[in-house]
Amino acid sequence: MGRAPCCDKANVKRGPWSPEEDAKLKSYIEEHGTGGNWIALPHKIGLKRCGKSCRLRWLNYLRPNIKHGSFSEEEDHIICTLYLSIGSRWSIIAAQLPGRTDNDIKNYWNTRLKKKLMGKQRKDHQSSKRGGQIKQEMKNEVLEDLKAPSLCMSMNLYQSYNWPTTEFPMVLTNPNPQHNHDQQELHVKPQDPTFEHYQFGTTSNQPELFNQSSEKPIPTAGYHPETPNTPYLVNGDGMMTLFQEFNNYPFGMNNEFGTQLNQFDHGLVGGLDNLVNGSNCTSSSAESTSSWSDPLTCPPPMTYEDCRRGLLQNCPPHQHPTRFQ
DNA sequence: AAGTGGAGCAACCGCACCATG
DNA sequence: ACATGGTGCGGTTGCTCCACT
Repeated sequence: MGRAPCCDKANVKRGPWSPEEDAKLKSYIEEHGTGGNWIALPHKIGLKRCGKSCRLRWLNYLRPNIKHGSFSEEEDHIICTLYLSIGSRWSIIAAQLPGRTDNDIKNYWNTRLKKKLMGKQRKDHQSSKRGGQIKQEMKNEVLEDLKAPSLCMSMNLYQSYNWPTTEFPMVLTNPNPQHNHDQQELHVKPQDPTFEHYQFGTTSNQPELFNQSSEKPIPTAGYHPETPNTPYLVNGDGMMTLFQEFNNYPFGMNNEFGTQLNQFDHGLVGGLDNLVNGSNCTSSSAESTSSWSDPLTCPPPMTYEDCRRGLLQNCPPHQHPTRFQ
């Protein structure tokens, strides 16, 4: 049995709000507040609206200090950066943009920014046939973003912190069957001073968020000293995302930009795939089904189990890594 | 001028979470 | 521990406007 509807849909008005309804709702809330009960609010005011509808109207439109109109370049950048790191958590993204609502940002993303990025990808797709210079530039942009305080901070918000205390090896196997002997080993040691760490929270300009995260500062992004072209990210679950350039491999992918994303988490990686590779690794679209050697498509995603198998093959039994939870 | 299609955006829907009894 | 109701959220829908033919 489903739950009871929040209001009698037959007797509530739907659709666009009239100026009179807006004025009623606004003046009542400004004078009395919401009373902590949106459902009861329309009855008190004499509005034939659903409580949820009132809430939405207030939050998205009538509330003071709501910013309408076009988004600035800076706001664009913040939205893109956060979207790449945390995905479609619009309310969280909105919290970083004073005066903007989650609905606004969601619409803006869906109608403008997504297309803007896709347009950029298409240009890249074309230019990659001429050497992929723009892709390299995009990669650099993305990697710069990975260092950005806003990104680090935002990622920190959504992770829990169960970080291993001792060094562990991460062995990555090329999932392409033709090259599955190619492995790259990465030793990860939390707070190893030889790592170039970017710690969550340390550059946050949001005190309350900083406090939330500062109890357990952990390394979250960096570059392995022996593979400086291989930046990595690790989330609070101890899961690693490694951005492994094809040109680290010996099988002729120089001058192509691709990423081997070891994906144990969603959001960030998917976002980067979309941005950098111009297709979605997780989709089954025709664009994304060709072989890994095609620089315009993603490699097959490496699962946690894939990676774990790689680890088990290469670790002494007593050092078998476990999932850090 | 009329028809058509796409873009932009406000609003709705349904689910998940949380507080409370 | 469970049921219930309120709230928050992300995804989707549908309306309006505008450019193009």
